[in-house]
Amino acid sequence: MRLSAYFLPTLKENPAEAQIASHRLMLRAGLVRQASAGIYSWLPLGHRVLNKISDIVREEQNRAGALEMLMPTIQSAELWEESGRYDGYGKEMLRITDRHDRPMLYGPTNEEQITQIVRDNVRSYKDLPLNLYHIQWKFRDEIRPRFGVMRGREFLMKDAYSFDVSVDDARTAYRKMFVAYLRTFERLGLKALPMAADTGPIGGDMSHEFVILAETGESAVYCHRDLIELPAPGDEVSYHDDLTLVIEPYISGYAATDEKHDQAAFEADVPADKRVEARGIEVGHIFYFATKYSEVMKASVATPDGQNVTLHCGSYGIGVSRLVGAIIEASHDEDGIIWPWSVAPFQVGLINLKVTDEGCNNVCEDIYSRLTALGVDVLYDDRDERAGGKFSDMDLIGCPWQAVIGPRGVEAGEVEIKNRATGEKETLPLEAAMDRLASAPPEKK
RNA sequence: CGGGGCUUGGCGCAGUCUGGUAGCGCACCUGGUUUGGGACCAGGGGGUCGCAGGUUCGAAUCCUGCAGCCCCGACCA
Repeated sequence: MRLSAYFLPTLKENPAEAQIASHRLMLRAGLVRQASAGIYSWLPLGHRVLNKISDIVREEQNRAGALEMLMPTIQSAELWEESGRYDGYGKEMLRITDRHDRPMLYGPTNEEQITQIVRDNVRSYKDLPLNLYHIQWKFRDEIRPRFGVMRGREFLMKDAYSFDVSVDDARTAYRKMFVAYLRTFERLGLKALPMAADTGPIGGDMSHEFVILAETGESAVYCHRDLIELPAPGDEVSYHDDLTLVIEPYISGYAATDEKHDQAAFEADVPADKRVEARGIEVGHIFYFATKYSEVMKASVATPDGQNVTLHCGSYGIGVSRLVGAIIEASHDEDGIIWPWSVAPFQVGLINLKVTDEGCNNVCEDIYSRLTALGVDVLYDDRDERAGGKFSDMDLIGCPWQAVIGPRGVEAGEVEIKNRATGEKETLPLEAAMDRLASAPPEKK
């Protein structure tokens, strides 16, 4: 993409309303603009990131056997009256009325809707297991939206719903999502720690929050240091196998958010030098809720012996729009964002220092077209601006690699590349630079 | 929803106490000089001062009401 033809309104100064780093940087780097409290428009650059995250989430859901679909944002109140949540959900639910005075609502979640679909269309145990998901906008009328997209009222979320004939099968579905989540966050460049979460009245060990560590996290978290070092399951993991042992290492050590934290247990379970007390941002939540909705909404299937059994269900959320903020919280410096390679809106920022110089233009065009042909997303700053502004904007936007083309380098047949994360600069012959720019830069220690 | 604060050009702010017809920096446009980390000179465009009433000869400024937004708390992907 040529910057001269792009829409990228960056801000030199910090907007007064933005308090935390990700919010400030998302506004300054031209990712979003606020429409009203907790509601944002996604500008082209931010939209690219949102899509990149969605794509990774989608790929890992599909790999785990979940099926993508799409349910509406607007739901009928009738459905929620059936599950008994219409009155119970409270003011967080945005209630609206259509022209016929029928009560509707902007969905804060989709358990009722998916349960209805499954109830009406799945009759036999032979159709199970089933895990359906969608990536859709939700609305929760938070009392106090804050922190930009991290705590917005409107937010993009991946929510999956599993349906099985037994608790055992539901456990299997749960483990698949557990593994899929580890892999997803790993690919997003995040270290997400599964933490035992409140299971409510159902009990058991079938609820985990996935939390990433960040200084500005909303809640305090406590865990065993070794958990942070655990690598995510690799490509060799098969979702057809029993995943119990695969999951074991992740759930055996101490890990809790402040609401579930037990200081005595923490000190008893974890040696002093292994205790990590940090802050975290919840980016995913998986849980098994048994027959909570299938019971009241009468979702059942016939078993081999002709009986009817109520479905066992789980739901699995990932806060896609929140992740944009969370990733920035986990990866930025005083100059701007530092995108992980996998979600960077553009992986290479190509800076032409002198657009009036034919040599610079030729080298830039060459690099731009060749990298693009290799599938690398390049943002080419071909604006007739001063060098300082270009450097600052590029640091702010946070492309993992920067390639700087100026008359000096062109003369010498060299390109200066900069690793945004480490700040390390290298001057290389053109071909050597090309090789570097086509793959992820070495990470900061 | 309780407590606090804010609302003046695209962004950041001053002016409000003590009423006199709107200003600064950045950004934007034009011309020139510049050009490897947010240049300089000259000229220029852009604001019903959140909205609605009221007081007054006169209101950004005083009074009343309303709205929006931000921060702290309870609540949450």
